[in-house]
Amino acid sequence: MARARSLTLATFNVNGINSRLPHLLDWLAEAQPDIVALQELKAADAAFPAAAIEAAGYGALWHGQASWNGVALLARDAVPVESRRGLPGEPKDTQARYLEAAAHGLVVGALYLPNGNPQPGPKFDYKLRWMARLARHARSLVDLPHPVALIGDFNVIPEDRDVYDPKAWKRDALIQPEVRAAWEELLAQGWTDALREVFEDEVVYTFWDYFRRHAERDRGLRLDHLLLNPVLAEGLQEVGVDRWVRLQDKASDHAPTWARVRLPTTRRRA
DNA sequence: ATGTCATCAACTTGATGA
Repeated sequence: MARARSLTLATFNVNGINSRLPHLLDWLAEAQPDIVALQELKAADAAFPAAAIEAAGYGALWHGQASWNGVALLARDAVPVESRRGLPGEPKDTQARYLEAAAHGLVVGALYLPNGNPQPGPKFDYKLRWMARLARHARSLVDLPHPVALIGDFNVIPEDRDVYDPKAWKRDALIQPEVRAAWEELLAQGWTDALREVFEDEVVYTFWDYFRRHAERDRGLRLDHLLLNPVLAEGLQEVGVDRWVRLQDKASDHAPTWARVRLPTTRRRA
């Protein structure tokens, strides 16, 4: 009988991988997550600090882009096996926002969903199209017989309790009814929102903007999400937000957000 | 309207995205 394995899945929007490298390395050493999705690398492929990350004990895949966007997947003591780079459905889309790989017995889609501001406008239209593409692809993953997670910066405030002041964000792309409806449709496929599942009615934030000392005052938003397919959600044990990372000097505006899961034991053949 | 921070292009500051 194989022993059940537990592992930690995390997502962290670093807001510039090179300007944030010391913070990232400190956090990796402290938290020791098994699988990490990074967003907003803001670096071309050649500028990704692969050597430093490898020295920290992590194999990495990255999909970089100069100046904007950029996503990566790290696996502790393993090299993730890439299964997809970019979402299907819009061949001319060159923005680096989706990377998918297998590692430690899971398939993980790492995503950086478009912000969509200002709305209305072409950026908001792109966000909605991207969400439709994500839902279509997610549909092909949710019912697989092995564990699958979609994790990253979704740039979606799911409910009013996920923002310190819903009125202040009323006109923002992150909170629009179309965006929330797309989020709900995605969840209705069978995905579990890990943080909400464990925190239940409790308020929890993963992002605090740089204005008005919002981080110190805990005036935040919940934007970084971990969606688990049913096979994986069954093993959900614990979740957390490493807010201490956000409170450091020169921090990213997001904090690392994680879920601890127990992997199902491999089914034996009859 | 404002607030802050990172990046880039083109020069020490401004435009852009978030």
